Amino acid sequence: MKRNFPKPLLHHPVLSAQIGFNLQMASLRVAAQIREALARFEISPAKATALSLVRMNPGCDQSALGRALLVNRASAMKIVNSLSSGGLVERKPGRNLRTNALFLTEAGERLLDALLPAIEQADALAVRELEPTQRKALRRILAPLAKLHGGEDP
Amino acid sequence: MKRNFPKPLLHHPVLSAQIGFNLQMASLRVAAQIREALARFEISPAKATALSLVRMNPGCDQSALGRALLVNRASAMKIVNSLSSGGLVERKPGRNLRTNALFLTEAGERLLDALLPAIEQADALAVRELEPTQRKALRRILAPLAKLHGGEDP
DNA sequence: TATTGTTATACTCTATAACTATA
DNA sequence: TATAGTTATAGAGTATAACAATA
Repeated sequence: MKRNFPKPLLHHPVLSAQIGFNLQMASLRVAAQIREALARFEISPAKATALSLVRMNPGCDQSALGRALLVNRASAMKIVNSLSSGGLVERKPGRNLRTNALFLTEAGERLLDALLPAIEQADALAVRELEPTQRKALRRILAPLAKLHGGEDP
Repeated sequence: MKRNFPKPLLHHPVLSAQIGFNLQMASLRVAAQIREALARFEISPAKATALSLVRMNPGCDQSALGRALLVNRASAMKIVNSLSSGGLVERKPGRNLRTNALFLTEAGERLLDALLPAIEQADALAVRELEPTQRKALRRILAPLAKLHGGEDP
């Protein structure tokens, strides 16, 4: 049986005043919970996000997916390769000869259907300490900071 | 001259409804800005955070630092090794024979003094789109989600 | 000229597991 | 028994740089 003695906590008054620090810490903790919830599906949060993006944007190309995920083309390539070799996403001929169009396979659709409730549950768990009004406020405030952009590679 | 054509943006109505997704995206973008601001000091956000934590908690041990940074002992070790070989942090004998106590060196103090304004500036830049009241609300709401914990390794 | 896909490569970060020493 | 430090190793994730093909 684990005794789990209380461990000393560190002070961080300077960093706590900064939004970036709090965002980072909150994000790390929520991401860890979501990662844990997704573990039994053997998929990472980023790849689950990619699946959802492909479903909502059927026929999108890899570069657009990369921009949405805030990674460059080479990294988007890796993600799509992984999902493709896992039989979850497929590349089809795109709107011109140098782009390809991404779609979920049947298996991808089924996996995403199974995934989304787990993500929602982990999400709700992560913010369970917040009042409903705070959750709404957080969503509203975070939206512009999380907005997709159309600029260069990261 | 770069033409910078508008790139297609992807829809993500499902994920946008989730706080975890928005936290992650917002955090990625803010982290990128802070990383950029710290580039000229040749230090990563995590190491800058570690410096600040050691200053605020002189004599703390590596494991406590690791818990504050949400990484395990081995990772904390690497961070301290890097800061130590850079002459920014030093290990001194701790409160007992199996712990060591961390302190900033003179160089560490000076670097952190130079770093903090850059971090603050990047932080302010990252949230410039928010109203002052929203910034305050965000800080307050994020605080419990970012709270340090005393549990197991990540 | 700019964009897309692709490949190869390297780097950073983190985790796991094992070991030692100490509490 | 549990904790702290250490080491070696492996894996994920991402960036850079180059190239070919296409727009």
